[in-house]
Amino acid sequence: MFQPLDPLLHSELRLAIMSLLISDLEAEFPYIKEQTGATAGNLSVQVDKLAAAGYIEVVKTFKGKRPCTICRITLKGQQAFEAYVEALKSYLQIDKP
Amino acid sequence: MFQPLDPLLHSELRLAIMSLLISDLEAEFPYIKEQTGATAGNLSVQVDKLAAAGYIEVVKTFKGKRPCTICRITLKGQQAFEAYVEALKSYLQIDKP
DNA sequence: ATAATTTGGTTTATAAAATAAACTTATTTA
DNA sequence: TAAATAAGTTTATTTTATAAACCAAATTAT
Repeated sequence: MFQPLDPLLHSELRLAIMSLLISDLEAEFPYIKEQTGATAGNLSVQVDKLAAAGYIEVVKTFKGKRPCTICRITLKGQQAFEAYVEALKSYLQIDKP
Repeated sequence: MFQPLDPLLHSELRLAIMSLLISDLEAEFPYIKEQTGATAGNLSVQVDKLAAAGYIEVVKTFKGKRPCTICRITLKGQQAFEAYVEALKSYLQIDKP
């Protein structure tokens, strides 16, 4: 009847992060922060969780002299996102008469 | 960019309850329990929250000699559910090329 | 030159939520 | 009449989400 929802993705902020990365494949921390409206602290925590699950990878480099944290979605992350969307449809009755 | 998600509906079990009631308009407690696979305790708590928000109304009657709790979705609940689905679409890129 | 501010985060603490375990009351069935 | 089942509720525990506080380096202002 109802498919279980991946608790890692069923979170407003983590879902927003993944949604951005599904489109853009990678993004810098401050950009994600701006697009999601999250606080840096919350974003940092949720990025860590997604990275720990292997849904994204985090690369720390520099942009000139400043630190620059880049988040990139993994194949596993893309698959998890798509599975989550499919599971959600069992709740939403999207495209049904 | 991302529309905020009603925290009352962004919960696996509460969403499942609402999803059932969107289709059927009303349902008995044990039926919802069976369809969602929830424990009675959890279901009781989540039903209370939906009722407190005015998304559903709970009518306690009897079926023969046994108590019978009926949950029915309200107009407010239907509207909230639809708004939630619309908001979710901003995260899911459903029906986009 | 150095003090104040901004950038780019992380760590820690708190508040809220989800969930199940334990309990209650009445009703069947053995 | 004792045991089991039905139908929930209440309470307790564990997770989670979130923000506040913090840190280091770089930039800007005085």
